[in-house]
Amino acid sequence: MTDEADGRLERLNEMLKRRGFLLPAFGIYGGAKGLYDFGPVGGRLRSRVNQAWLDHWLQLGNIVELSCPTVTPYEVLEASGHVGEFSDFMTTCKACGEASRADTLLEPHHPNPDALKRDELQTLLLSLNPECPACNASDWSDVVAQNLMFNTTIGSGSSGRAGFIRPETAQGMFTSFPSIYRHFRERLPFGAVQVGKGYRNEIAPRQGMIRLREFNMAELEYFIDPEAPVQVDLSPWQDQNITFISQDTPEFTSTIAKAHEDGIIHHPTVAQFLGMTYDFLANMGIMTSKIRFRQHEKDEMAHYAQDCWDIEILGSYGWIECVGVAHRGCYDLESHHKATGKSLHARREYAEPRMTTIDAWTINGATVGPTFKALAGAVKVAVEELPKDTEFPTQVTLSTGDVVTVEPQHVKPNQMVIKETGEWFIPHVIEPAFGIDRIIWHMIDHAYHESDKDGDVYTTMKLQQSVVPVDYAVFPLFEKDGMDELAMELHRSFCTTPGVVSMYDGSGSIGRRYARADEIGVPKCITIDHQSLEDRTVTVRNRDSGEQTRVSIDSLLQ
RNA sequence: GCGGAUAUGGUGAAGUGGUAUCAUAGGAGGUUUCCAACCUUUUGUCGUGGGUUCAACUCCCGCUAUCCGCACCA
Repeated sequence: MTDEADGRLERLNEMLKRRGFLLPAFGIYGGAKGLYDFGPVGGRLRSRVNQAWLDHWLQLGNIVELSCPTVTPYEVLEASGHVGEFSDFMTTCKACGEASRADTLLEPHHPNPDALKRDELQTLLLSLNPECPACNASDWSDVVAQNLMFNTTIGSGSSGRAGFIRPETAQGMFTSFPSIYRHFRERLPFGAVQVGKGYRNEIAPRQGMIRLREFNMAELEYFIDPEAPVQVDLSPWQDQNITFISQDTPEFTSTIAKAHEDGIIHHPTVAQFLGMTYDFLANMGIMTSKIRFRQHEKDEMAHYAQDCWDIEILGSYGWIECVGVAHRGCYDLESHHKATGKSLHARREYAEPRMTTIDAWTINGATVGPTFKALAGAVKVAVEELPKDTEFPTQVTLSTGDVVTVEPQHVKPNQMVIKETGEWFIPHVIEPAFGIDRIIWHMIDHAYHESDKDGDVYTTMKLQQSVVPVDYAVFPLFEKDGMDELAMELHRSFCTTPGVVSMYDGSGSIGRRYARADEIGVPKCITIDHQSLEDRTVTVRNRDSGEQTRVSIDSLLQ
């Protein structure tokens, strides 16, 4: 990689630490693997990206924002599949102490050990007793689940309840479905967004911000009726050429609208969300030529997904997955429904009520009950399946296997018309999930600009104006004669304007101050000089062009 | 997790069995200072725990962290 060859990545990382964008967390204790601080500059950048993300998706008009706990009961993540899917089953060689994955050890002896449960792995391990790859002994400890989620106990002592710190924000939104459904007056489609932290106890966090143990994520869960016709306007994305990698085709170029027409992107809403993701990334200053869409292979898909796309961004670490758009089907709501018995259904009204006419037999409870006792329920089911022309007495075989004789006094005609106006179903979910840290990394990576200045490297952070950590830097040319007071007055005025961040800097030569401001991407530097004291005009210097214009202070504050 | 390398002011580096040097950055002051100028002055460092030693930043071991491969993971 050329980045590494010329040291750009190294210089970038140094600058991020020095200027307070990103730094290893708890540094005075030696740091902690996979944990990062957004520093004095990065903190503001992060919150602006989060806000921009929320604003972007709230535009859909049928989205609510949620904030769910990070501490999550065990059962929730068991139902979601995370307890099973996020675990590796480990066993230790009693001879040499080497830990191995049980499924890996059994691979030569079983077609698909990855799919086995813990008990099955344990049994197989005992019976097959494979050799330790390290020392060739065959003496294994019990199989234990090593989970990628952080364990915790909710409550203390014996009354404590097992839990995890969430590995994603999604589950809280699924378990909140009834409340969201009510909020939207029971009309699909609608969605919930959440920006928050997720936690995964990664075995080997690497590559700076790319794989973290605590990370910022932003997810939208969009609930749809799988049978309702979808009207999506993909025309905004009919011109941008994008690189695709799909299941069957190697890399090719197309547009989102075309890829949907061609059946590569299956669901129109998935296509729409891919388009909106593309727009968001572009708004954040990600170079669109460094974005590509990759469809998951079928065997690569996570346990919940039906169709899944990665949006990858090219940066100093190569192509990195930064966003996933997954069609999760009904997997999540159905899992939680099964685990709790609570209704997570939505109702679909028929265009016309459906009438079902029943003209057959049913039981006479007053006689069937005393006669058949415990079998009465099964008798009812059997009798109602009999054709209308059945003559009694007759013999029927029950679902229990018993054969009973049904007498005329046990039955009566059953004639009724059932009117159904609609049906209940489990909504499907389409989920765009954003790794905010990875996106911020690439925003920084793409914005980081080096130029040559008298043989030295000059750094400019060309971040998008909408997300810059500092909007204005205010410099008095000299900190005397009242220039410092006027500068401070302007700085304070900026700071009292909602949403505006200003930085006062009176230290060092003016050129040095410009350089410091450029390095953290301040778009406008304002200098107060002698003339400012006369006529309240100041110099505004543009970050990217270096151009200076003279304007009045009052026009800046409007 | 395995293998290899590394850990010295905020940042980047040099160096030694007798408590350390340089650049840069930061603070104060000066300079009519508009693109990292200059002058004076000042602040601040041997990741962590243990061992060997009269003495350890230096040698040895553990831990933690970082980087590079592999593995894992999305």
